[in-house]
Amino acid sequence: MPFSLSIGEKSSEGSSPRLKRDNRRAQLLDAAARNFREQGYTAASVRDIATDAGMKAGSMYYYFPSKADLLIALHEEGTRRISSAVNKAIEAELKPWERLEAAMAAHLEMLLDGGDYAQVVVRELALEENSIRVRLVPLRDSYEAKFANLIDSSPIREDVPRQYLRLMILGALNWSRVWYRPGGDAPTSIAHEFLEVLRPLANTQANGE
Amino acid sequence: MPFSLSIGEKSSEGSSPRLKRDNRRAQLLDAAARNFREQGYTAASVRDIATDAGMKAGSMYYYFPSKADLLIALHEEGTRRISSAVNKAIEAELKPWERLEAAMAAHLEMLLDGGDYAQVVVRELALEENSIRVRLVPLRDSYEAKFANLIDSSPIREDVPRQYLRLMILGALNWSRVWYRPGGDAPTSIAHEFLEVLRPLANTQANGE
DNA sequence: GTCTATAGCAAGATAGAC
DNA sequence: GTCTATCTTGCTATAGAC
Repeated sequence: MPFSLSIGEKSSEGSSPRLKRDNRRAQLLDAAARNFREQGYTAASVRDIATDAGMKAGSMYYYFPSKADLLIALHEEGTRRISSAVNKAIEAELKPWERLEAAMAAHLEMLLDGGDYAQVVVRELALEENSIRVRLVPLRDSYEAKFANLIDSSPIREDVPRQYLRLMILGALNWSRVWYRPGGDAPTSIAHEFLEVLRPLANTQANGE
Repeated sequence: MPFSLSIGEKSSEGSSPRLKRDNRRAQLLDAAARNFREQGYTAASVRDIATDAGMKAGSMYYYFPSKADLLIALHEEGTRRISSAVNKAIEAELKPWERLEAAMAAHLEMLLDGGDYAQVVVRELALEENSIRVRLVPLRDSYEAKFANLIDSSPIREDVPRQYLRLMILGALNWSRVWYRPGGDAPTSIAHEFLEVLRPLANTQANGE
């Protein structure tokens, strides 16, 4: 694709102004992610965020018009990261049952060990103020819909209600960040055990093994 | 137990000063529960809470020494309510599999339709400041441990990892408040469908039916 | 681009009258 | 017990110098 402008390029100190600006922006997003994860959106302050990014509070407004825009940009980036991690993970697998496990593992890995972005994305949306929430919900919905498709196309017994199986799996995965402690079972191993629990739901005609 | 002082007595308007004090306290807790649920602990203000309880902000401090104490008292009451609802629900059932469904239904009903207290209790603990969290976590842990026992004593196939089944069920239940919308499936029906998903996990030797 | 300085406001909490 | 009044602090955001 000629003439396309990539913004994901590897960073090289002090190159074009375009890249430098993007770097500062990214530093701010990183700092915001860390602060929002630790304290929640409301309790985190733009002062602390700016300081963590190596600038004063006032300078932040050169890159983002408000604290809310910081959160929204962060959600976009976080959703993109989780989504592409899951996509990459299922590319490598062919059998449906194994694709599901790979997706669950990737989702968990992002959630539990994939840095602050993913954790902020998964944190409950109900908390945010309405004007912010309406811009966040579609981002997550589109991701979860894709994940749901994966579950729906797995070889599951006919008598299992698909809709609620979806809700159980996504609920179990997303809730894991409440009880997960680093140093315990690794995300991939958690995903494996979850799938072990669900193994008896497999359609014995074609269980993907 | 003679000479014991019960504080759980039924309230009668304008009776002893002791009961009146408890009523005002309860009104404050109710208001706090509503505000914390709608806006989260940090974003909710003691002014709004006091106003909802029919008093000025300053007066609140006659009943609670700080906003944090309001949250802690609220968690205690909320945990007590969920716990006793689940206890009552399983008393009526004898077979393990049906006891589990009854417990799940009661838990969900409290969570989704049982008022503000339960929702505040389930809202993520990770958000709160550390000094508050250490006082909240034991409350929830003791409840979830009891719930877990119920799962553990259900007739489940031997090859299903108990620990992760517990985590899946509690995760699915607790996450439900993220996607639940009043007017959709009722909590009891959701619990029933969840159990339908898990039905193939039943030990066919004695599945509790 | 980043700074200093500050406007403008809302928060939690306290003091003392009644 | 509840009020009014206020202290103190912290916040988001803006203005303008450099």
